Amino acid sequence: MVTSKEVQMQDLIRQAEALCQRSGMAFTAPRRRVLEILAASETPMKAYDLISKAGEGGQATKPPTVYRALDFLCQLGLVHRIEQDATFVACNHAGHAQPVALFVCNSCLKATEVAYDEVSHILEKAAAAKGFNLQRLVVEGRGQCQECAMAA
Amino acid sequence: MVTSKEVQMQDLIRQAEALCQRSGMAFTAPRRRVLEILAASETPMKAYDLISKAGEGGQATKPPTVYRALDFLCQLGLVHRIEQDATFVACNHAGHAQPVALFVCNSCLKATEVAYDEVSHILEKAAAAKGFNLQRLVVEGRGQCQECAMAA
DNA sequence: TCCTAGTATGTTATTACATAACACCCTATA
DNA sequence: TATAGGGTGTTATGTAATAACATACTAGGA
Repeated sequence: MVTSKEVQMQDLIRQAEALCQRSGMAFTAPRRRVLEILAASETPMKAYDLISKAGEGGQATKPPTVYRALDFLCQLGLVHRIEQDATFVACNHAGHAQPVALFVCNSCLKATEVAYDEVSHILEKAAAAKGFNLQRLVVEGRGQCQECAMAA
Repeated sequence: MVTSKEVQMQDLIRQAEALCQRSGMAFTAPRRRVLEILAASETPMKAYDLISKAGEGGQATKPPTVYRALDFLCQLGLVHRIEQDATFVACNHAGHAQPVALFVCNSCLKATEVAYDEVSHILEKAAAAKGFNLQRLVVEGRGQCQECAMAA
């Protein structure tokens, strides 16, 4: 059986290859490995879980290798870092350049991604009203997802 | 000369005392000390800078002491944690319970606080549209503040 | 008065998160 | 064929946060 997770992963990998080729960067083994692990995970992962997972299949994998891959993937928008708890999650809408909000369920820990054009405009205006020129925005939430609400 | 920073600090301390009394909690020495240091700082501070600063006036101050004080002050809304870079800043509008966005200048590192009722409603709706019940929200930005824009 | 529950701090040790610095390897191109 | 740029491997270290346990103060009940 081919799960939807697996399909999503194939998509992400292809997206990544395409993005790299377009921008002249290499989609190397460690970058692929990190993206695969994240894409296969149900929930956002901590860096050190990623590191040990990446090291399972033979060769040892050390922190800098994984952090470098994460930086790279974040810049491409294929992975998001959740600042609240220093975790990393593969992006659902791979390749979007737009900002997204990430809502993490307190029960199952899964992340829900939501685009927020409208919100960013408002915040830009609010910032501008105080003379602040907004360049980067982080929007994150915690709460309860639909599945967990049903289950409760 | 009495600076506005000092006035702000006096205000904050009084707010803190009042809040604690109302809720039956103690505004103890380490809590006061941490709040004073943060209120006196121009910019958000890292926890370990706080720790060494707190330890300057005689007695050694260890991480748990400061982290406990920070947790306490954050819960009261007197201090905010900036998730992006793990720093802490005294709250401008002491005692507000409402959510605020924190915009940090990339040049001078000062934080600007902005209330955002409107935004939180929108995000709650956006979350609700995906069945997500939003309980806590983090909104943070980076960019350039007014002063630094003028100077450039 | 003495006990005990609740709140808070002090201290040691450890766990978790992240990066600096340097050696080495590819590969495109001048 | 030299060399510059991009990338990885490795060691070591820096930085952020908490677990676990001992101790102290205070308020209220027996």
